[in-house]
Amino acid sequence: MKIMQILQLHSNFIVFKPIKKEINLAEETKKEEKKIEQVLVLFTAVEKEDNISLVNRAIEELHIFLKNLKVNRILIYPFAHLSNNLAKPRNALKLLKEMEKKAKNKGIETFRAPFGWTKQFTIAIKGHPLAEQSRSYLLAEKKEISKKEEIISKALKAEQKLRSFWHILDSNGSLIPIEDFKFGGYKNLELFSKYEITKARASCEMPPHVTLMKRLEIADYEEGSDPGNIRWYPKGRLIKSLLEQFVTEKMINYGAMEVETPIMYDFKHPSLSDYLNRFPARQYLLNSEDKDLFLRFSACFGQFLMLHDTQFSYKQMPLKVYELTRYSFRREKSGEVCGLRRLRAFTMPDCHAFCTDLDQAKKEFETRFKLSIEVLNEIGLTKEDFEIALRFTKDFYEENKDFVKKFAKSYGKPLLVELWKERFFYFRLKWDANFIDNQKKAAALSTDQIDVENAKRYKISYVNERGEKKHPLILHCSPSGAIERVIYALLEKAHKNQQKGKSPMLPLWLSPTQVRLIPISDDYIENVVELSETIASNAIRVDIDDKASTLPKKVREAEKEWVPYIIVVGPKEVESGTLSVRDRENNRKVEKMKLSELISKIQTKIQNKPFKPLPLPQKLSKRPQFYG
RNA sequence: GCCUCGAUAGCUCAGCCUGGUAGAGCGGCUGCCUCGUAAGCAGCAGGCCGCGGGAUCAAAGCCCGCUCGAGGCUCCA
Repeated sequence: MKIMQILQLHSNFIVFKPIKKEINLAEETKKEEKKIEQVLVLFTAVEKEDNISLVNRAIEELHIFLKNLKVNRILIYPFAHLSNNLAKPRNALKLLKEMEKKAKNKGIETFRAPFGWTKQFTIAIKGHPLAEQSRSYLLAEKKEISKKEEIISKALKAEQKLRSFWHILDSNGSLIPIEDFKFGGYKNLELFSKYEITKARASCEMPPHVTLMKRLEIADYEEGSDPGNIRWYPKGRLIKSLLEQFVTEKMINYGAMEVETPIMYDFKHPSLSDYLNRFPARQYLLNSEDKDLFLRFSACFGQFLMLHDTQFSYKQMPLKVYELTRYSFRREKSGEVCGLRRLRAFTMPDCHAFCTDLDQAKKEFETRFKLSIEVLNEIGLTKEDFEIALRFTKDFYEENKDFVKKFAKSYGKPLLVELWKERFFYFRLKWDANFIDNQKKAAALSTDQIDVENAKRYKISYVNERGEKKHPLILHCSPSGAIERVIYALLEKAHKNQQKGKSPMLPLWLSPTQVRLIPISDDYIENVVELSETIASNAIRVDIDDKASTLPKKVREAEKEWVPYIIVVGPKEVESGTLSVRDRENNRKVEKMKLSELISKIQTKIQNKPFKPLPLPQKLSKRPQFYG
C-alpha cells in the first residue's frame, strides 16, 4: 500500500498558470502566470491513508535531500494524476498546507501552487541523476522507496528495451554470464567490462594524452572555437594526414568506392527529420537564408541520400561506399568532451555496405571485422591494446548461434557480449573495438553494425533476381574509428609503455621525424646536409639539429621528441663511413651501421605505408616553437 | 547539462588563507664556449594575474556572474 506520492523534479524554472476551477473546494487565486527559478518541484498526490506523521517524515527526508542537492527552494504542486487512490479534497488540502508549513519551519523557501485548479505549466528539468525522482512514503514499513519516474513513460519504455544482459563469449564460442566468468589473465577485458557495466572510476589528473599532444606539438585546444574543436600543429597534421590516407587506401583496396558528400543538411528534408526526431538533438545548428540546417554527425545522410538516387541490383552487391568525413560534428554535452578522446568535430572514416539479405550481410560483417582488426594492427594497435564487444538482440542470437560461435572462435580471445531482449537501436548486431586508457576509461575505435531500418526510411532499394524492388540491409563500419581517437589511443599506449619502463614512441611510419642528424660541431653541418639528401631521397623524414647548443642537449631534445633514430656525425663517422645510430626501439643503444643498412632497415619497417615529407623546415634552427 | 576543482610570463608552477611594489625554473633572444650520445656559462627581454561586475582608500588575492580546462555524474544514435 503506497501513499503520499511525490514526484520530485529539480528544474531550472517552472512557469504555471491557473486556468479553471476544477472543484468547489478550489482555493481562491488569480489567473496569473507565475515563474519560479532554480527550484525543486514536488508534484504531489495526497492519498486516502495519508496523515500528518507521514507529512512530517516526508519533509524530514526532503530537507536532507535538498541539502545534498544544494537547493533551498521548493514548489508544492498538487498533481492528482499520480494516484488512483486519492484522498478527499478537504484532507488533501489540509495536508498540503501542512507540508507547506513544515517546510517553512525548516527554513526552506516554499511556494505552493493553488489546489483544485487545472493549471497550465512549462518546466525545464535539470540533467543530473538526482533531478528526477519519485518518492512514495509507506505506512506499514517505515521505508522510503526511490525509483525512476514512470511519468516520462516513453523514456522508460526505451530503457526497458535497452536493459542489457552481459556475458563473456569465450574463444570456444560459449556464452558465459559475466558473473560466472573467471577473468584471470584477461585484465584488460575485466576493466572494459567493468567500465561498460558500472562505469565506475576515480582519477583526478590530466589525461596523459592531453599533456603529450601539446608537448609533442601535435594538437592543442582552441579557445577561439567551441569546446572539442581542436587545433592541429604541423606534426599533428602530418600524423593525421598519414592515418587518413592509410585508412582510405585500405578501404579502396577492400573494394569500397570513395565519395564525398555535404557537411550540412536541411532539417526539413523528410527522411532526415524522421531520423533526427528519433534521437535527442545533439547537432550543431545553423541558419542561412531562412533555412534551418544541421551539421552531419556521420556520413550516413550523404551516402543514404546518394544511394536513394542510385540504381543498383543484386549483381553489384554487396555495394560498398566509403567517405572520410572531415569533419563529422556531434555537439556532445560540455562535460563529455575531453582531449582527443571525445570531440565535437572529428574525422570519421565511414563505410557502408548495402547487402541483399542477412546471409550476405553476415558474410560481409565477418570480412569487415577481419579488415578492421588488420587496420588497427597496422596502425600500431595490437590485440592486447583493445577489447571487442559484440552486441545483439536476443532474437538474433537465437537464430544465429552458430554464426556467433564461429565469430568468437575466429577471433581467439574472449569478448564482452551485450544482449538486449528487444531491438531499440536501428541495428540487430554490432561489434566494437575498445581501447582502455591510463585512466581505465574505454573508448570505442572500430565498429560495424547491421542496420535493418534505414534502407526503408531513406527509400533505398535494389532490384533482385526476380526483378522486384527490395530494401537492402546496410552495414555501417568505421574501420579505425575517428582518426583523432586513434591518435589518442597511440599516445595513451605510449604512456602505458613508459609506465612499464619502455621508451614511449609513435609507430615509425607516423613519427614526424624518423631520423635526426646531429653534427658534433658547426664544422660538420655540410657533411650532415649531404647525408640528409640521400636519406630524404629514399622517402624517409630526416631533419638536422643545427642549433647553437651542446651535443648532450641535442640528444636529450631528440629523445624528448621521441625521434626513433638519432645519428651523431663527427670526424669518426666522416672518416670511417659508418654511422653511429641511436635506436630508440632498441633501448636507445648506439649501433654502428652503414647508411644503406639504415635505409633498408627503415624501409622494411614502413613498407606499404603512406609517406609524406617533413611537415617543418629541415633545419631545427628555422623552426618556430608552437608550444612550450 | 549538474556537482567539485582549476586558470598568474611562450610552457610548468609558487604567491591567494591573513588585500598594500608580480616571483621561480624551463623556453626565447644576445654573448662566450665548438663540444662524442638525456640539461655548458653569463646577461637581457617577456605579465590586462582568463573575461566582466561588486564591496574596499586600495584586489592576482574577498564576493557574484561568465568563458575555458580537468574529475565525477550523465551521455556516447
